[in-house]
Amino acid sequence: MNIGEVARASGVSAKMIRHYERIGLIRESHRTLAGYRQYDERDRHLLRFIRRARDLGFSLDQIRQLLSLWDDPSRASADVKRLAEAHIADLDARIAALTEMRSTLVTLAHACHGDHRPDCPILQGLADPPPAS
Amino acid sequence: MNIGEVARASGVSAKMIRHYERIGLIRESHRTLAGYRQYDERDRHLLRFIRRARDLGFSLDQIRQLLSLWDDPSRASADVKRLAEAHIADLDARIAALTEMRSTLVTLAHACHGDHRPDCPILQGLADPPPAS
DNA sequence: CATAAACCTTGCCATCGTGGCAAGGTCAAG
DNA sequence: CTTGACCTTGCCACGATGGCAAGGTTTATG
Repeated sequence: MNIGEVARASGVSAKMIRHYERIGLIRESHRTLAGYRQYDERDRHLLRFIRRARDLGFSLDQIRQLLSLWDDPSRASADVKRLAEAHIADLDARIAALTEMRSTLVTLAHACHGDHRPDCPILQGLADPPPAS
Repeated sequence: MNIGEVARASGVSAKMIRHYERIGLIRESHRTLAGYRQYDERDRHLLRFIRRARDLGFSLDQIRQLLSLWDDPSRASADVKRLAEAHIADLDARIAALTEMRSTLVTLAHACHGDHRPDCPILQGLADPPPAS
């Protein structure tokens, strides 16, 4: 399998596959005489694993850890669960931050009549210190 | 006011103030003979505005628009409201994406007994195609 | 006055994950 | 043999921010 084919099959772009190789996330692949990278089913599987983990918001560094756990037949599932739960906590924090932004912004937008008049509580809210944080 | 002072007073780092100046988000400040940037109350006010908008998750490009609306005495509040609501929709999309990630991950983590045994539904869920998306 | 500390200047590099472009080599089909 | 699709490497870009280095300035203190 050339890089383009495995890219299409795994959902990871060729560009990113080369990148993952260079940062040591995946091993260097075999090369044809012409220097073309060659991949097999296991590579495709691995790349799909990475793709799914990315889709779940894991960073490449976290994925590096996941992969080492994946490779380790003696690892306890608790190790993986710990990683997953740390990531859930991270997602929670990000969701909470965005939700708070949203809430503040909704309050400001609600106060704005949104017509042709120039005075606007949104800009005022940004300009003046917020009442209570 | 030197850059450090206005940085402390506005919550925007000196580094970022210089950056904002270079990308044209704020005007170039006056300089002392020695080349030190000088700021006044209006600058402090402007930088605080920017800081608050950043805290609400506006991008620098959106802030650029907000600032031009802020400067424009003839703008309608509807223009600002439109910008704010677009940003709210953006926040909603990001929150939804993170929430979906979280939910998938929670399901996987829930299925994982998290003990010393090596088999782990989390890794399996990452390796195998998800049942239904 | 000399010196040290705290401040300022510019400029380059790093992050994180990804995309784009360019210049060139390769391979398969027509 | 040419064309087009593919591959290679390498460099630059984003967005927003931080860090470091090398040098100039100002202020405070001995």
